[in-house]
Amino acid sequence: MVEVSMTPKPGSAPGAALHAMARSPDNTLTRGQGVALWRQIASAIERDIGASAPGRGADPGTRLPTEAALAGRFGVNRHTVRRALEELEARGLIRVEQGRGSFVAEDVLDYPLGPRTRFSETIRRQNREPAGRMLRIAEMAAEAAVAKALGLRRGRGVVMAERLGLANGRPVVIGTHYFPSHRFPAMAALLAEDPSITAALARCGVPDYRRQVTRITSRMPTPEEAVLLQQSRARPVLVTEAINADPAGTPIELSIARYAAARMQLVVES
Amino acid sequence: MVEVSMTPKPGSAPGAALHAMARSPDNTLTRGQGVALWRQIASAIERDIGASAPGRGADPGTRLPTEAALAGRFGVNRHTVRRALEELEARGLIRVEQGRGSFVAEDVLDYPLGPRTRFSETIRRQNREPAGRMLRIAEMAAEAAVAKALGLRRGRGVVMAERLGLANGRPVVIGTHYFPSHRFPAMAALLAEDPSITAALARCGVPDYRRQVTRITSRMPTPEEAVLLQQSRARPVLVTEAINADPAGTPIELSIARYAAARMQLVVES
DNA sequence: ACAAATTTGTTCGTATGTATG
DNA sequence: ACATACATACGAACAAATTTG
Repeated sequence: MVEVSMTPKPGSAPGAALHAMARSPDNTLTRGQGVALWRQIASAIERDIGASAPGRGADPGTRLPTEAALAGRFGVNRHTVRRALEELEARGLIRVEQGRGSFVAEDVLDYPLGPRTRFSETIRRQNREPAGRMLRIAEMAAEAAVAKALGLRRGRGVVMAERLGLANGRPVVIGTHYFPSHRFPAMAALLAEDPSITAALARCGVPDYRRQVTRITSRMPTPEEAVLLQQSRARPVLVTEAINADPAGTPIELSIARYAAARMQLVVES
Repeated sequence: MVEVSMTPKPGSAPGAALHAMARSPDNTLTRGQGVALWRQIASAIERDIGASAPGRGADPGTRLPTEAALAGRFGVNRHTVRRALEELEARGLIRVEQGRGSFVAEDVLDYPLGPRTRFSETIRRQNREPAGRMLRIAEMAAEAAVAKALGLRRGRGVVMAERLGLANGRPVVIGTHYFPSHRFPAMAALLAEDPSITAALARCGVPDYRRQVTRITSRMPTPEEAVLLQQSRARPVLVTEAINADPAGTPIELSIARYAAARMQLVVES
């Protein structure tokens, strides 16, 4: 078996690849036997990253050796390696980035934008382990935009909670949530105990709520967001702004979520 | 009235601002009368960019003078100008980019993702004039991803049409559409005449169709996309992948659209 | 702000083997 | 046998993007 010797990539940090010392090329390739070299190379790399069921195999984001290194190891021209990588990229197994390298493709999770989508359920349904880490909780006066979304007068108190959502330990979303203080005076304390929004709302007498309208945009992450999401500052975040309402239709929450676009895609069923 | 003397910004080109010659500061500001200088400055700039009804006022994307120039003109410190700009940015009137300057905010159009959303109708409903420019039409063998989406065997023929969508003459979206050739043999010819997809489908015996599922992601634009959308390569595009089906539920079109995230936001009503 | 190093992307040119007519 | 087309493979040089110092 051909060892591709990949190094895990923490976040987007480059992390120097462990280049094996220059040595005689692998002779696992058969030349002139009817199977193109690039096909054999593609198969060898595919075996090494072990792409099969989602969540199995090499860690997504792991960096492959450089094209030059692979060419040396297999004893072929860089073009031949590139042809193999091209194939793997077309099949969605890897992602190639100019100036950075090639990486094992992230397995992209779907986030359905239905009226009753809940983060934890969604992640679990895709066989990942959901987790949440509360970043900060504060009580503050509502800015104009927040007040308008929640139907409050500007300056009324709101509870703001910022939470990092993870799937299998990998950060996928930062959510900022605003609740009207006058209706949920205990919200800050509840969320400090248990980061689950659904649970906190239930304990405040709102066992059910609906997502009313969601606005979707995209922008570059702030430095802080890039760190929290463990992603490159050169890749965008998907931003959703949603209003959740109780069964009576009264807005109870404004949530602004920023998704790592490489790890999460939004899905709308019509 | 304070003249802010802005220069239009073609696309994302930096475009040096027309700096007015240093001269005595405006004396339109009243000091020590209970209204903070930055508020007066913010109001003055707001008047000049004429933010009111959407689509009115200064051209979106127009560049404001540099902070230093504004400070000189108003006879205040740069910090004071920054406080004013901060306020305007928070209110969505301008956009400040580190190292580039400040710009009149684009008026963001909403694109509702309903089952029957049509581009032209959507744009018209927001009081803009829709237009479309066909970029290219080709017939080709379906790649794996396209074939799968349309429920075809790989390699079957598909008609591919790429179209630029504009609102008030400003590009907002690039759409790539795939149709199965065997069902719509005349599609290429029809679209060459009239770029309207809805019209072409109607003439092929499909007067109605529904968007089934939409997947939403985000990424950086290719150089070509940045040129077509007249946006900076440093700003992301929103990408939607949607499957449209006839009333019987048979997939008839795969469409991949890339929106200029600064000019268009997607809206989902639940 | 700038320069250097690293890495992928593109475009030349050349050569070989295989299938086709 | 010959010409042609096509995919494969190698080599060199340069362009473009990213990261690092």
